[in-house]
Amino acid sequence: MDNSQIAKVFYQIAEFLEMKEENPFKIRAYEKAARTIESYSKPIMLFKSKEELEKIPGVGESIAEKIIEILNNGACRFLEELKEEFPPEILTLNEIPGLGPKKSLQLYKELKIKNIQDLEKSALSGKIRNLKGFGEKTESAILKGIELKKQYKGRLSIGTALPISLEIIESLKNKIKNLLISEAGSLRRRKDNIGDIDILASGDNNKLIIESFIKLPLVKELKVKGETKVSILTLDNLQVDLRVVEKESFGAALQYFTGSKQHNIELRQMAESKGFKINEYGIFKLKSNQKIAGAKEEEIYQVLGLPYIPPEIRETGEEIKIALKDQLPNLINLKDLKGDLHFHSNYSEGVNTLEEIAASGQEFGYNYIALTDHSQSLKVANGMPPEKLKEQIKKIRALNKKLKNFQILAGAEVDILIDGALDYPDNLLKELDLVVGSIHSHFKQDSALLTKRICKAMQNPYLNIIAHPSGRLLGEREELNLNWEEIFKTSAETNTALEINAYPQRLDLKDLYCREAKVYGCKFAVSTDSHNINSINSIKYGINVARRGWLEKTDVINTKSLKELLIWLKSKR
DNA sequence: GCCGTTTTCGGCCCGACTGTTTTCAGTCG
Repeated sequence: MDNSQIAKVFYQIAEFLEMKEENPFKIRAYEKAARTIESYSKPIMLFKSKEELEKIPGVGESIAEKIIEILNNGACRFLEELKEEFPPEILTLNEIPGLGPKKSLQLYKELKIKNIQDLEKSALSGKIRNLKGFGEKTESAILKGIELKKQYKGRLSIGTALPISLEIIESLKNKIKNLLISEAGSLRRRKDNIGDIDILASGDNNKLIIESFIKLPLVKELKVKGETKVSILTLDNLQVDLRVVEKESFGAALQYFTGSKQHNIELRQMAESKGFKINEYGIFKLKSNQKIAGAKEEEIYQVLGLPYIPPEIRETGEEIKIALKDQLPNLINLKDLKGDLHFHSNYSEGVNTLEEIAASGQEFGYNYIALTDHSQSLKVANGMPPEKLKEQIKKIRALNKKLKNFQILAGAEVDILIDGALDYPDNLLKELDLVVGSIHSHFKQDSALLTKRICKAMQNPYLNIIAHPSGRLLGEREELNLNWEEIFKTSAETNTALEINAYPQRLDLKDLYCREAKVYGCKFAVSTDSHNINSINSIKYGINVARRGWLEKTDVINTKSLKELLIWLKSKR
């Protein structure tokens, strides 16, 4: 039972209570608890008692009891009772843009609509337009929403969203002089998956910005158009929202639209207690309504007496309390990295030669790249038998003699076999500079066996890094069912680093686990797992994860100089 | 339902846009 599953129970409770027109603050309390749990820095299932749970902000007696119940029984009675009052599928109606709890309930009461299929039927036969508060436009918006939902299940990965937003920002910059523009929302916070793309802009002529935006070639359809806000659908049916504000409000608006929701709520509450009011136009004195700042985002935090809080850690509001104590981490930056520790060549399933990889590493500004081709068992990826690995090591050593200020490290991505043994014998591993271990088979083992398997591998004195530890593939494969407490303990004890795999579909270890693992004293390696030198750039997605996981330069081993790194790698042997 | 350097009771962030209205509710972020 992970945090998002627990959070989902409370989101659903909130939605049902909204239909019942319960006290709105009670509804918000459930939503708040759900949001906090969803992005909590620790797996909730590790909490043992009600008292411990009540220390989570937004979780009081009642919700703590329900969490215990969920952890013990896998379900919550209160939610089950609500599901008996309404058909449970009715919540899926709320997923259609424009439909919220009120309208969904009305559709159920007046037209017996219980699910998306019923909804589509009624809309097609023109029954919906006659309901009070609905009309023709609402009806056709519903049909459009259903079509889009059929096409797009789930959210958008950051690997898809970021390039699109950069493209939009660049083309607007080229068209308009003196333009202030930035991505906002969860994209700016660099979440691994996002709902839609938010962009904020400001310039000398705001009308022109909106007109230029809706004329961009990637725009398929205009959804909403006001004086300060437009929403479009791209040719790929992704929603992009543009907000336009005056220059003197750009910072306040950027703060506001970056969120998270919870971060903003708590920031505003804090502002009020200090006699200020914040909105997207600036920060004001509560009494006189006099504007104090708003052009720069930093000013908002400054006025409140806070250090600047980086967007990547603006999540639960906890960061505000830590900022107040001046205990924010000094987050790692891309430029801190000295090399990449997971890279494939044409010896296994990569496409490039050693020389090409060395050249692109140097060009990128690295001091080293570790070559880590697959081991013998992984036949699908052209895993190397020992002889071939030995040949590769020789070739690497020879190549290094010709290189200046840059080295290729001889490594391997070795399969962790079903019993936790490694896929090469120790006397071969000994020849390598670095060994990455990973699981590519038997994912379905039970939790205890899988955990033991990885922990046993970490005991091997030659294994330095566990690659993509959770094995998840976003939108495709769930993460492995592991006892993370054990994994983190063993990783710290054995000096085995955990990889943050930067491949946008993996982003594994994920942000929450990074933060938790750091508490145990684990070290990390941020690597691309590149199969092609063109993806050397995707390291930035790994840095995003590390920053969201509150990691600092010293937590990550590939910020070390080559010399320091080699010492660290050998220290385990 | 949660929470407290004003409070154990009485508050709880704030504004834009749309569609269907005739002054505003619902939805969204």
